[in-house]
Amino acid sequence: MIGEQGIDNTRLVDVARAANATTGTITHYFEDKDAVLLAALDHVAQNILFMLRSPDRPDDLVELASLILPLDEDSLRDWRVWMSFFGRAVGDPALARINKAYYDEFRDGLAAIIRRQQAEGRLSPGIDPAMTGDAIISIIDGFCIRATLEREEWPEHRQKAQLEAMLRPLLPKAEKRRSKGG
Amino acid sequence: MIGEQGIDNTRLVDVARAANATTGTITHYFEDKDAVLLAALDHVAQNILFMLRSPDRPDDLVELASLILPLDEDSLRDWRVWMSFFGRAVGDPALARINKAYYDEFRDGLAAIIRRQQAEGRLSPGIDPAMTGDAIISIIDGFCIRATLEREEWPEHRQKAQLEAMLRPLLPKAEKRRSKGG
DNA sequence: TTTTTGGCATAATCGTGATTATATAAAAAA
DNA sequence: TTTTTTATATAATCACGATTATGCCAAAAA
Repeated sequence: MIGEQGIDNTRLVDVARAANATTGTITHYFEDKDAVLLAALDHVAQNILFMLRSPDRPDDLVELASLILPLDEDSLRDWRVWMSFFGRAVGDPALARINKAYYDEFRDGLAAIIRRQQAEGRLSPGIDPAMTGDAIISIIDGFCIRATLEREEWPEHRQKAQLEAMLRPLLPKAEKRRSKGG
Repeated sequence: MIGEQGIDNTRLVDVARAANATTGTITHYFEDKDAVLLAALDHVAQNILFMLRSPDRPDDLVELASLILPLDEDSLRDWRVWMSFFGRAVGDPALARINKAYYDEFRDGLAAIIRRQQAEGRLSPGIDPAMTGDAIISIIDGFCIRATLEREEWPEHRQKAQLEAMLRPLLPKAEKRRSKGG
């Protein structure tokens, strides 16, 4: 429901109804409304982390990133949850800390991937893994927020093209190097 | 106040007190609370647009962009206003449309600058002005949201370095070209 | 000078919706 | 089988804060 209508338009009753339950059930399982939002956020975050760590994720980082784009209703909902959370975190340091914790995980996950690809000679050793990880996150974030608020303007092919244009230049391939001397 | 505490933690009374006035004054001038938020947002947006159009803005786009970074309390507040607005716009198509209108202006402003610099032979003619404008916006946005929520982690030099790393690769200089033939 | 209007304050209203309390049934434990 | 705990529902409370109503004062207009 939060991903559907935003946290402000979502009542606990709405959550309850969507679960074929009543507010009694919700309050039984959740301390308060914030806890519900946190749970939703965690669900979204775990999705992303799972993807980052999945063994059969795409090798190409741009392709990997494109899996997070708000291309269908599901991922659109996910993004709306994040954005609702941003709105709250802005005025609540505790939530901001939680946000940071997730982002640290994202960054570390990406940095690990980058390091591996550098070791395998696929990505240029010239780029800094952590910084590039942060860059990828910022780019995805900024763009997806935009695409989420302007759904109609950003059909799949345009989203992917924009992502490609923004991300590819940050990910130079390793120089091809003849086996010895040169 | 919205930029200080977020829209959720801001009461009309808070706004009134901050203005040395009472809610009566506020409601006299504003239709409702949303109108207050809209006014705050417009203030922030006009700041940015003014900067984009100012004749003595920096030539270098990265430098220009860095003027928007949340480096001091003032611009931090500005970013918190945007983020509060995001949180609302997520569940309110009318607000989302307003957001889009501002973003279109930002993009067009940037595209105009890019086109001029291409004409002057300073930026590569190979990049698409509109697409690059959108890219710049997304990058600034995504990164500033992060920096806003993680204030402590992002001192000035780190913010600038990160922005440079993300933006510079998108803005290749025009090839140097000998005056004739070659 | 008397009206009228605009700016502002104080105070009342009023809906909303989170939270809390209570009741009941089902399941688990004793 | 009794007792306790857990899951769920219904209903009451309760605070909060946006909105609305009212009144006053000053300034502008008549």
